[in-house]
Amino acid sequence: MLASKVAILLAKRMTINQTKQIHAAILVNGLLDLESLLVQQIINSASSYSYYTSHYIKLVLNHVQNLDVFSVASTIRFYSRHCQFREAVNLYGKLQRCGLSPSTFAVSSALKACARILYRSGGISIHAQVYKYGFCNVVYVQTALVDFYSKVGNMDFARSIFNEMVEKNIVSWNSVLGGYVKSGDLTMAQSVFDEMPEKDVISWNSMVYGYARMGNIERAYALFRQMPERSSASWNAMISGYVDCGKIELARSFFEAMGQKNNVSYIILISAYSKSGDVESAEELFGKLHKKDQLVYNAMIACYAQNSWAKEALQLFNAMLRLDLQPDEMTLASAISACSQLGDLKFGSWIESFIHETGIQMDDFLATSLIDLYAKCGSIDKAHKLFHGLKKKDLVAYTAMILGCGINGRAKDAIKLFDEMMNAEINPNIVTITGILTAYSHIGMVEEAYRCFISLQKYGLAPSVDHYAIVVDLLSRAGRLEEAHGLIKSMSIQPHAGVWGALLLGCSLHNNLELGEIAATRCIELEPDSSGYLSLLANIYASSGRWDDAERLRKGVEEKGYNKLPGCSWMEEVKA
DNA sequence: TGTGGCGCGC
Repeated sequence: MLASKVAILLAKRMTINQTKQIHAAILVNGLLDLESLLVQQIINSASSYSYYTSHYIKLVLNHVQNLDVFSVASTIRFYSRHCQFREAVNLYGKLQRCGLSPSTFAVSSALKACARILYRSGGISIHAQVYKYGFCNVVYVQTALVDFYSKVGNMDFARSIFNEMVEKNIVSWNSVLGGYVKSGDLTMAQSVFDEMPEKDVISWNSMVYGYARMGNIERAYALFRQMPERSSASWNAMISGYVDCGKIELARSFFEAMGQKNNVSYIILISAYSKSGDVESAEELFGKLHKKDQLVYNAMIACYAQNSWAKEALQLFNAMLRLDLQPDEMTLASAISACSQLGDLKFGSWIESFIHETGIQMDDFLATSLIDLYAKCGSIDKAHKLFHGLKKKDLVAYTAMILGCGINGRAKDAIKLFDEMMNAEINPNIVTITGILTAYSHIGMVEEAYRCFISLQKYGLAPSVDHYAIVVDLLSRAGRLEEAHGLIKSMSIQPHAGVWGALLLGCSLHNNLELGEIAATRCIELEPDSSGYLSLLANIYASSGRWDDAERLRKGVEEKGYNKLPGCSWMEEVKA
């Protein structure tokens, strides 16, 4: 009775709720052989991927007592199609743990997922199983392997599997071609392209993309014009090519000229505008796009976060959650960066618990954004713990940690990390230097800071105005006012008020009237609206007994209105 | 074919 009812329902497209009820009935009545049908029905009825569907699929799979290869394989493909590659790989692992033999279908889907997330060891172990189960001569599996090794950059393996294939299809040809393009070997790519028995739009796109990416935009454009047919990807290859060689205006012209723009076209331009600091243009494009997917949101949230529009980043992140769009590691890395910029530990911690709840993979990017958040909000121990858990400590991770130690007064730890980084042969960048200078500054290690500053050129770095400001601040506080003044005079770039302000502060601390007057004059020239500099100079006059001058300046301050903002902290209170 | 983490202290 129930079985026939289920069969009727299964023939139709069901809502998730109907599916839930049927599953309950199946379990109550012990009709386990219907479960497999049900799982496939869920997959078919879930037309889109949302937090809700993914959650429900997991729930059903966990309760399925009679798991079969068919259901699992179609679920793996479902995940792959909706870009949930980690889920796909995890499910393949589960299939094995259940003692089931994979099908060729499951193997090729899982390999595709490994290729997309560059999960090297996962793909290699699936390769081993290909031998074990005797799938070596299955074209789909061989092609998936060629694609996997091409995508992870192992062209020797990709080529040898490709050469062994008795029967090659156009996908296998395109996979090796794409691999050579990706590794930048345009000579090999061109020879594969010339050798191909037939070419499709994907083959042409790879070549256009390859030449564009290598900066040979003329050759890319020549091929683009020669193409027998063009897809959106052909246009996008040209757009990203122009972006890569810094010709954003030309990229925009191609974008405007293309007929059917897709989300990728928008993402390429949004991230290009983001990198050039043009948030308004990125916003304008984002607003024009009607059907926005997760990745478009990621690009726009990242754009806000990278350009210090932290509030806007979090607003958009919230909007994304309200629309039931699943955030991934990339979304969260940007959102946490925005929290860190605002000192919003509360929301940042909420995101961290969200990561643990939803089982999102904590990768090094995400961990680094959390390190930065915790370090800035005073939880340096938490930051340390995350830092030690990183799979690979890179420049950005070291820099975040060095800065964190620096602002928390742990200068010695910062210096230790800096040495460790140098030993690992990771070259510092401008940001790292800011961090280490801040650390030195906090414990008044003037000589070391100065030496570090002087040795900037060793790393091929040019000191920024801000670096000068830190060093001038350091020298001035230590009373080395003449040296500080000399350093400013030697600058090849224009000092800003922050640089002269640092000297002025030092002069006020050490009662140096002569240099104080020079510094104050410069500050007032550069920032006439700020009254703080006048107050500092007034203090110097007062300390030198020049009461009339001090009084004159104080009156000036009163007339201007007191612009100095009261001191405040961006940090949320941290409960001990 | 696309998206992510690090910038003094006033």
